[in-house]
Amino acid sequence: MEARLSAVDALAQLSFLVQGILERRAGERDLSIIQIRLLGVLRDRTPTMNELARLLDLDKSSVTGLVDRAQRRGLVERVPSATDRRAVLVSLTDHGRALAAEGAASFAADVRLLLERLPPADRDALSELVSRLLVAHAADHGIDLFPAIRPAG
Amino acid sequence: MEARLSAVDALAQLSFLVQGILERRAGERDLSIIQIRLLGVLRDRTPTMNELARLLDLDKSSVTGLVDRAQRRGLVERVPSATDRRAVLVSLTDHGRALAAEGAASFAADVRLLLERLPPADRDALSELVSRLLVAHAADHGIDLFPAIRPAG
DNA sequence: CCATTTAGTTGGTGGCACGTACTAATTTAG
DNA sequence: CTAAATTAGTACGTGCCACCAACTAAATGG
Repeated sequence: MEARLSAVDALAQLSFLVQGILERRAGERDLSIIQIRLLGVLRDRTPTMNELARLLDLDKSSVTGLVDRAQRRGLVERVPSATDRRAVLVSLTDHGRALAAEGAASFAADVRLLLERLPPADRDALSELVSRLLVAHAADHGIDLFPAIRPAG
Repeated sequence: MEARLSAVDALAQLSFLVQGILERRAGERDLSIIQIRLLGVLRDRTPTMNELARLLDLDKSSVTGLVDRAQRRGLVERVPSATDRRAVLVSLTDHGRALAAEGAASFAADVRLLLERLPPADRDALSELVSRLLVAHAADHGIDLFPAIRPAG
């Protein structure tokens, strides 16, 4: 009855569960996980293709295709860089931004529903612990979790 | 400095982080996430193609291809069912079992490394909370998290 | 027995990711 | 100030993965 998963198993299972929720909600809008990640990253940035590849941890040739498909659907735009004639900036369109917001909202609702299985105090403790873990990890890897709050300087 | 993510953002970020670790470690053995999931599911089951589709939440035609590729690499076997001449049972080969174990071990090592960013007490609290969340969620959905411990009867 | 349902495969389509090879622009060296 | 090296991005070919629709064969049940 009171079976307990190992920490490793628990995190693995949880990640599949959360990804499943994300996938379902994204799928309702005909978006894949990677498209959602793309829109998410672009919410507070207008990176070059190259920076996008780093942010998404993809090969730059993968990003070409990804942005192609998103652009074909009117979710993002390619804008020539003003300072480097080789470079291309990628930015969200209004439609892309709207879709990203919708998806985020319904995903958030699902996750809140999931979290309601825990008493409020536990819920809060969990998110606090995960937050601390992520912040520590990000710091160690020189990643800025909050580009909108504290833009890279 | 002490920025705090929302519970929803925290879980989303964490799931991407954990999936990334899994993907990297699986990739070292030329396995994809779905192949790893396949091997994981087969560790304590020998389901039919159909049951496999339910377990992995895939279309049965997707499972055909998935098992094809795994079989071509000698990771799984197709065994005709003794009781239903239409049905096919899928089981791990020794090679598949070994690969799954290796992958699980190096993934576990990575996750433990990640968790070491938290003090031991927090680490334990986190895994306890996540465990409770998963158990509650599984119970609500009639999913058995522990088929090896308590086989479906 | 014949109609229906079920298990699994096949074939077609599209998304996604990679490596390689390429063009064009920029930077660096001499 | 050019020639070489680097960088940004794309094009193309390959393979994996997922779906749907159509199909065969076996089981089920009137």
